[in-house]
Amino acid sequence: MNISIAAAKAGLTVKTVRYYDSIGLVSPYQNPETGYRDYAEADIAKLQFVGTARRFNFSIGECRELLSLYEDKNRSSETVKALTVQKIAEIEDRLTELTALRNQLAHLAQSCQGDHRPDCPILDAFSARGNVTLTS
Amino acid sequence: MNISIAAAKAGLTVKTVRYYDSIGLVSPYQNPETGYRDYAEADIAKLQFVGTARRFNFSIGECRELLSLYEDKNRSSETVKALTVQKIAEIEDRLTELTALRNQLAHLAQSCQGDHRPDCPILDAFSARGNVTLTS
DNA sequence: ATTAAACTTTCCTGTCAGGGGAAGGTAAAG
DNA sequence: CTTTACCTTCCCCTGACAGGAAAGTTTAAT
Repeated sequence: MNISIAAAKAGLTVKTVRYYDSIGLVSPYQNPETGYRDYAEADIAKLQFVGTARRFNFSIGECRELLSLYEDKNRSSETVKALTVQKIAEIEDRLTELTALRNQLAHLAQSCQGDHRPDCPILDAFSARGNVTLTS
Repeated sequence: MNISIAAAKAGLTVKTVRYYDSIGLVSPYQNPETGYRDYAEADIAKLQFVGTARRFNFSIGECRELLSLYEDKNRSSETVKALTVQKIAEIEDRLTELTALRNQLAHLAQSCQGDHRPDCPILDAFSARGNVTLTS
């Protein structure tokens, strides 16, 4: 199966699929005469697996790890779960951070008139020194 | 003031400060004999301003825009507010996305025993074709 | 059978926001 | 005077691809 079909089936772009081959993540058979990649069904499954893991915010390195676990019929589930739990913690940290960020920005936006006057509490807040004169 | 002191005062790394000069964001006086950058107080204020805006998830391009507004004494606050409101919307989109992500991962982790057996619902979900979506 | 379109390949550059480190110049302290 | 601690520019590296050029291959239409 040609790369564009494989990419479409996996819900990825051709560029991405080719990239995954280039880094040795999902490497299909490649016709030595034409150079064309030929994706088998097992390759499609791997691409979909990686695509899903990527959508779950797993990095390429983590995808590589998950993929090797996925392919290892004798693996235990504890490694996978540990990776997942750690990823959940990372996401929650990011959630906390982003929530604080949004609240502070919302507060600033609320206190800003948004009119034609030069007075702007947002810029004031960004400037740690308040009314410093900037003559560059 | 030398770059390391300026960076420390602004809470940035030397590399970052030098980078901001290289892209013309905050460019201090540079001694033509020694090549040493000499940061004035006004430059420090700009660096702090940019540092804060970056922490508020504004891109370098947006920082550049905000900085010009910050330096423009005749600017109106509406542009700044519009930029901020847009940034808030972006952050909220990201929050929604990440929350859905965490919930799905948490659900998977909960259904995984995490023991030595090869059965793992997380990998099963990743390899399931077409039934894993990230709709918020 | 020829040609044109549609696909494919590799290779190179660019993104964003810097980090790491080498080679070499400068300044301050002992 | 020498050592040490700065500073400079330069180039490559990151993650995870995207864009595009040049060239080869396959397919469809004429």
